[in-house]
Amino acid sequence: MADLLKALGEFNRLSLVYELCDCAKPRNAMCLCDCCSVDSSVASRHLKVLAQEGVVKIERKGRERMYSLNRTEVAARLRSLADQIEG
Amino acid sequence: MADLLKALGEFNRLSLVYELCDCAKPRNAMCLCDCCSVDSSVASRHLKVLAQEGVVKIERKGRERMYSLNRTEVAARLRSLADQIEG
DNA sequence: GACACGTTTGCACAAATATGCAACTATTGT
DNA sequence: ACAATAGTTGCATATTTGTGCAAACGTGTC
Repeated sequence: MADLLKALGEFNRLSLVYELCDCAKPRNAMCLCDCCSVDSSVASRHLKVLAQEGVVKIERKGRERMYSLNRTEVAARLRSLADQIEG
Repeated sequence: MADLLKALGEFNRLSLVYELCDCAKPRNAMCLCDCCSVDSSVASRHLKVLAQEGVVKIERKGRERMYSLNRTEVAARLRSLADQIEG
């Protein structure tokens, strides 16, 4: 759980997540690295971290990779923590 | 929001939160630093971070400080994020 | 094949962070 | 007043982490 929170607890990574929140369809990394104005390599690494924690899923589409949120899973894990804290 | 997640996204700090989850009554720092086997200065700093983010509240009691979770507030913020992610 | 485009990786570096020890403050108890 | 207890802060340090650039990689296009 700490790893998930750490993954979400970085400003640019959370920006990527928010950006994906507003996207009905998967986005590629080029499009995403614009939203937090960082180098594409940086976006690539951030997205890798988010993927490792199951926050985003990747779909290969030719030479690009389309990212989308694992909405229900992430939401469920956050609510689980909220429930635990509320006791 | 990123700051809250960052505060929760560190192993020892999350351990402190879990420890406080199980406590019906406020605990002092000495008791808490045992749960993650770190120096009291480290626990002090972690608790300070958690307090700054509103995760815990502090009640001074003589020479000790009693810590307790802001359960409903933290839970609400986490659920708010979950809702936003689920869209 | 040559080139362009999207992405990842290697490298270097700066900044942030977690940690422990020692010294200090503050408060209680004798 | 003195000692003991709880907690914080200063300092030094090791580790992690975010970042950008350049090079490499993979895939589509001409």
